[in-house]
Amino acid sequence: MPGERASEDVRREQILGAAFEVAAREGLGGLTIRAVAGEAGLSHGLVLFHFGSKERLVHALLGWLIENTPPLRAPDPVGAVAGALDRLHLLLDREVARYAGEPRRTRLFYEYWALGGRDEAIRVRVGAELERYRAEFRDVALGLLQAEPGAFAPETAERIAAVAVSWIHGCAVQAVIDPVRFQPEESLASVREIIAPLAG
Amino acid sequence: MPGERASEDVRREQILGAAFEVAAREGLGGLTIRAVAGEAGLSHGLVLFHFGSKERLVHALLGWLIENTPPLRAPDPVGAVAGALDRLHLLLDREVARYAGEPRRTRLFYEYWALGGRDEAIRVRVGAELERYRAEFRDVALGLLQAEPGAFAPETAERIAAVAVSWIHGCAVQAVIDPVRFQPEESLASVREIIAPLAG
DNA sequence: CTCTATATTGATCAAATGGTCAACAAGCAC
DNA sequence: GTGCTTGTTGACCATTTGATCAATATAGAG
Repeated sequence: MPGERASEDVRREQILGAAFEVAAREGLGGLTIRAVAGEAGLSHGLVLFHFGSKERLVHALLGWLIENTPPLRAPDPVGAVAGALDRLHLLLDREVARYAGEPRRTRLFYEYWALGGRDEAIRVRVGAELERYRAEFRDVALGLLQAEPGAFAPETAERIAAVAVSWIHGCAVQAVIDPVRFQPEESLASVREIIAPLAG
Repeated sequence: MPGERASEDVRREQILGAAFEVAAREGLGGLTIRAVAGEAGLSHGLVLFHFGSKERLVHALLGWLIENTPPLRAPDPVGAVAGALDRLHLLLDREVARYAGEPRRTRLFYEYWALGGRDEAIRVRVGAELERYRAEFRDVALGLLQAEPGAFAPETAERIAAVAVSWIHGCAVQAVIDPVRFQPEESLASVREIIAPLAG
């Protein structure tokens, strides 16, 4: 009765993709072995064969989620955008739009964030990912500021990054649940005005 | 065999308190009728008698959580804190500390936030609560700025509030999961420096 | 071709869960 | 006391879920 075979890597990837689909649709609370198997068109026994237990599947899905998150892409310094300030604004704009534009991924990530309160491994993983994002943003901010030394004092990159990342997360939280009333564009405009005096 | 009786209000409050305890400890996924009943020292049949279904209990707990959230308290204008700027800083500081100091409540609220993705009623409720928080902050910010007309232009209250609330949420998210590496104080110091040029 | 390792299925199990309900007790009106 | 409303309990049911496992088919080594 067994169906078509596949290599371990392919099957794991297929199952993780199905798991993401289920978790994005039903939430982590609705993520069941059988639902994942059904989504992938496989038997539930096979899912357990490849992942051993539900706990390991949940952990693996977090890894998959993090790995499939596109890295921070700084605006091209030699592109049409001229000053460091504009590039920073563009970066903020893109990041908030990315979170708001992928509500399923964003929501799932914060579900893991909440799960981290009761699961040591997940807490470490999510905390590290948030830290990594901060560090990545700091590097980009530093690069932006160094590209135009006059705009900001370089030592403010760390601080600007910390504030910017917090602001991005906050915008994401509000935009995901209430995209109508909360308009990131307006908040970004405010950030523009607030940051503006810092330059020159 | 029935135990001691109690009025409906008392029992509901007792059950909701137990439900919060369970949800804070085990998460919304671990919130079961029996766990709540056990926490309250009652039979699980009684919980269903008072709330009808688990869904209604979950909704009622969200209401309880929101109602038991202390309102935003603006720093006393005639207190020791002098300028509008200092009062704004103090307010930011207190709010972030409040979220970070109550990780269980904060985490549970964001769990509902995630649940809002699949439950219309919860989404509306959480969205409204976020909106209410923004509005409350705007009023406070406006009051602060009007108390010292020279410091800021009054029309920036709305925008400052929007940015501040986003920043607060972002700080909360990071501080709850990683209180060691993420220090809100540093981020607040940055905010101070960034906002400073806006005054006078 | 034979044999072995492995991927796959589905039956099966035990535990947990939401929900229903009959029995029962406490308070109160009369 | 009698009766009635209402709070309370625990047995019971159907469903779901994570997990185990024997049976089986496929692929590859020899």
